[in-house]
Amino acid sequence: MTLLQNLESRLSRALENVLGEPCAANMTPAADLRFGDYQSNSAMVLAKKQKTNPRALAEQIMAAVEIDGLATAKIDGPGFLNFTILPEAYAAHAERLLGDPRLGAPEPGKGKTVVVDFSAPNVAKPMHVGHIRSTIIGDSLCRIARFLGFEVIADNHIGDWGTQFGMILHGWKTTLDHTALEADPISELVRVYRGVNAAAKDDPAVLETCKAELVKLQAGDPENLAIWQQCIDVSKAGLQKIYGILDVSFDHWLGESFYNGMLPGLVYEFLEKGLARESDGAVCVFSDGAKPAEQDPFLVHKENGWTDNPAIIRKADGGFLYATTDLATIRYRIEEWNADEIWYVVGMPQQLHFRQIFEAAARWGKTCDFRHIAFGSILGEDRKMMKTRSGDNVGLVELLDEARARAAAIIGEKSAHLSPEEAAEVADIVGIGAVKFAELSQNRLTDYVFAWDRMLALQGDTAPYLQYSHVRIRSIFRKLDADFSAKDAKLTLSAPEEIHLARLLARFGEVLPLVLEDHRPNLLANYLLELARAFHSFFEACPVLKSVEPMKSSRLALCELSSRVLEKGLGLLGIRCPERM
RNA sequence: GGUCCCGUGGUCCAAUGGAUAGGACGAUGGCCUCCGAAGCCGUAGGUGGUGGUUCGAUUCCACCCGGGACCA
Repeated sequence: MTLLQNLESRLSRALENVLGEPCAANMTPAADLRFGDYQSNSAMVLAKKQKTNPRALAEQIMAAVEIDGLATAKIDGPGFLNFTILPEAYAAHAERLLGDPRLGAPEPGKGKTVVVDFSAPNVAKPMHVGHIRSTIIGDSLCRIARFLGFEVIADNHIGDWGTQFGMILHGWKTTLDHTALEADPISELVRVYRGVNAAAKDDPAVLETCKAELVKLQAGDPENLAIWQQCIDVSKAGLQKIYGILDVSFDHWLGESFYNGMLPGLVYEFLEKGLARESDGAVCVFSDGAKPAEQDPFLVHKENGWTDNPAIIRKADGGFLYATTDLATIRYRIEEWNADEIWYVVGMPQQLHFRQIFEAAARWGKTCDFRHIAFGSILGEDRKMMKTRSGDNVGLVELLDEARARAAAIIGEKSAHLSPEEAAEVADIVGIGAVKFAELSQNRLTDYVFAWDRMLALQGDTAPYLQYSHVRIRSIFRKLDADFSAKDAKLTLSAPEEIHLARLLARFGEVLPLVLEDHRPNLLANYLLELARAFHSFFEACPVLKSVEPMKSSRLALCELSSRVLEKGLGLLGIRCPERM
């Protein structure tokens, strides 16, 4: 049980005694440490309901709350109930955490299965920096959800059946350089694709040829299918390489093509059940009388009232759309994987699309907790969205290479004690960690302009700062000449820096559930920065190795716990900790 | 035209309706004879505008001004 939960249940009991009926208490970490560690506004909320004096009610509640040995309490301001955890209670809590492999984290996801749909790049195109958000945020959410007890299925819904294959097929047959393909498959595919794309702009005949190739592919032409399969294979290999560098993995790679065969039946079912109907030859899901108050995504407000904004699931020419594939995907995930929740880590622009899909799925009877975990755009220097087609965007491979190069440079400068092999590995861990942390430490909804120095900063609020903190702690244990067992360590906290560190260590298990409430890894990232700052302050103010027993063991135990929480927290963000750096 | 997202010190970002709005970069002043200075301790500087709800608003509501996205 976390300290927060502990206090909350004690306050709830007190409220029940005072009011004579069960009542859930509000308890949060204090906004400002001057007032205590935790605070509750329950007295003010209840006083308003009962129209009584909040401070008088607060007095009654305080008289009834049993917190001996855990905290002290006082009433402040208009009626805040402020609680300050006793140093010995923090010490006892830290001792319990040292014996807990979960470090105090609850398991709210126990018994639930969640499918996380993230990354999902198009094949035969290079990933650029704009693709990094979904991949990194999605991976981190998978790790956190798994740790909090969810059965997590990470699914890479790659775009392997798009219209781009018309051009690729035509290019493959006319301008492919087989030697180049072997050397660097993705680049060659991109070169071919761009060539055809340019040619098609000038010559409508080329465009027609491409369309014909696409139709042949979709009809199952063996030659085109074989080429398509080769494209998929080399593209996947290229993607795997990037995922390997990023330390991101998936349980499945069920892309668009996997669902292709299910689409005609799905549209038929929608028509059959009256969920969709034909309009101008296309098959659409309409609002069908839903009231504006329900905020039906198939309705949109126009100047002259409400009008339909249907989701099209089959075009007039018989082609299918993203909406169709997404619905088939939902059915598969629910029926085959028993998904209780599906999280889509996809950018803001897709918001309307997902609202429509979720609504259509609900009408179809597919019950599941759908979440569109949207994120803001990465902008170019012109403050406009990076376009996949423009081609002059910074490539993801290039970004990661630069990250490692910059890390290597600073390691060469500051870490002469490392062997070349160690230095190379650390450059990897630090460089990639910096990139991931830059992404994870901010609110996912914020748009930002891509800048090298921002993504690759190694000082300040960065992963290297956290990694460095961890290394410093481990360094203490390397210098320790005696054995130390954290398991039966006894803690005594007296210095303010010790107490503050213990306070933050106790918060780890409180922060993690919050992260999943709004799917915001930045809460964890910011917590880790706070923890590391607390550790550095402690470290400056409180000598460890030079202190005497029993203080020495107590401080070593704090170090050990800090090290575990930092490593675990970074691990949940998908960031590794080097032993030395 | 409609819908959605975003406006926080010079810059970049935080802040479940809470109290004196945090942090980083940059600027500036200190700290390595003392567990590694990728660090620590100081200083200066901020919520686009007008109303409303509330004991209390960066947060919720309305309108306005700016930036962006999506659907037509």
